[in-house]
Amino acid sequence: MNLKKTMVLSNTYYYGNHPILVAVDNIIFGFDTVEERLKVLLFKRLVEPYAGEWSLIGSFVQEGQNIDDAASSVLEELTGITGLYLEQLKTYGNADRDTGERVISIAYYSLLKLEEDNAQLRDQHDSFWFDISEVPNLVLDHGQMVKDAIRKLKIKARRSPIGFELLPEKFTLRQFKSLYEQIYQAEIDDRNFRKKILATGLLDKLEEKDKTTSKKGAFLYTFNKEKYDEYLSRGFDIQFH
Amino acid sequence: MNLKKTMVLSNTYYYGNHPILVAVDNIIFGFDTVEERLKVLLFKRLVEPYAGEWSLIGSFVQEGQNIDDAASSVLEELTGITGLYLEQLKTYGNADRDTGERVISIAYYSLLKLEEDNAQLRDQHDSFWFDISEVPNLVLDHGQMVKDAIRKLKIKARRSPIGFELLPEKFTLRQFKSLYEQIYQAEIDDRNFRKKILATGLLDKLEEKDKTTSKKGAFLYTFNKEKYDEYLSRGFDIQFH
DNA sequence: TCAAAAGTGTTGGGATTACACCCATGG
DNA sequence: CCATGGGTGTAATCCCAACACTTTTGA
Repeated sequence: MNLKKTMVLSNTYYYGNHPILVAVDNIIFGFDTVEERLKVLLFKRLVEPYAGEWSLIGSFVQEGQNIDDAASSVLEELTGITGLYLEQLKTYGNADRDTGERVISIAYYSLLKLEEDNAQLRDQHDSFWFDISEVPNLVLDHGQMVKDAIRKLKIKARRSPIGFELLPEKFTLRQFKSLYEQIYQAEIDDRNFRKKILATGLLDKLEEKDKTTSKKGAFLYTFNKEKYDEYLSRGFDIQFH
Repeated sequence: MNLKKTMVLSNTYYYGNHPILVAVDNIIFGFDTVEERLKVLLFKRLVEPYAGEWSLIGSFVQEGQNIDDAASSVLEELTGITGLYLEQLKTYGNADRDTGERVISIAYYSLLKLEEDNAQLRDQHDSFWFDISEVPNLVLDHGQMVKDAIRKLKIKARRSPIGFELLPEKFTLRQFKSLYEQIYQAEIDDRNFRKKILATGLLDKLEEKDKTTSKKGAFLYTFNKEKYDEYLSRGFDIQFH
């Protein structure tokens, strides 16, 4: 393309260019507090091409629709919950990435708390929560998107107290620690983890205990919303091992 | 103008969706080793809407063109140099972000060495290198793009030995330090900086001295390409104050 | 001879790691 | 009463920040 020529066509600046289908795709992460595993939600694709194969969920960006709204609509329709954590990841736009038509896809990732609604999602949508270490082959470049999202989540977890979005209201330190172990794919020393996390002041200890995993019972904690917001704005840096 | 008319969609999955104009915009950073300032290259917009105002440079993504190639084409035509550092930043897609027509823009940022070709670029393209602390009002959401790019550059500088892309072949430690000071917008202790940077092994000391800024003269350094590549793949983490 | 930038080391404090044993309790 | 997971503290090390003076030389 010749830049100067385009610039001269001042009245027809937009004219003659090639409009393209734009989609959003969503990498949905959830932490299963029972299995203590970080999961990603994948879908059996119902349409050709690639019907029957696993894929991310997405939609086309509609006329007059903000791209962020396109991504959050998908998520809200799926979960029935508004205000979930959602962040843009990256845009994938190789000319041949979709073999059916040219489509540019803006990938987002989102974090949600996995509690009982897990089964409900699955029934409604031919979907399944895969352990992030066991992601199957995905259609198109969705496998790359998931890889990129996991890498971004690692970075994010270090610089932002992200557990809030992935853990239920009340949780044990064991669950919190295994969330970090899942994200970093590494073991963390128990004593050092407790020390560092409690020192941040992010967690409030409750009176209650969870007795599902031990006879002694483990104290439940909850996030201190004020501290959390403070860290979100002031910045945060936590690292293990 | 009815954009839909221009698309012929062969498959029902894609049919009925709304194709959109897609652009790339480029935030071009350069480090001026004489002024010791980090700069961003902006352009006087020649077309309506907003003719005469400052803007980023960009282009529309063409039929069959990869988005990364669209971004690098712009940069190559502008500079005449291939293989410059170029990375995707973020996609901006509010429905009303461009008042002329709906356009989704994928922003990229790039780093280049500012040497003598500076003046040449300016003549050709109504462009000007602005200090990053003195960016004027920009058209559309380009101001936000520049802000986001600067934030990303800060993060990038910490985790990647990025100076390679912004400094000339030979440079003094003073220049290197002021590059970091410009990126972080903070003063850095001279002795600690030297210690830390030299300890990485990234720099090779040359015999030559640069005498333009002092009577004593400052030794010139050059990047050790092997170490640089090693850090790029293995990861890097440097922080000051 | 002096102004202006280049260059150079040490020390104290804080943070991080590594590491092992007692506690509580339900079955 | 014992097996299982919950919970706790300290010492050694490393890394980082703070800090001031000497050198060189052109004008």
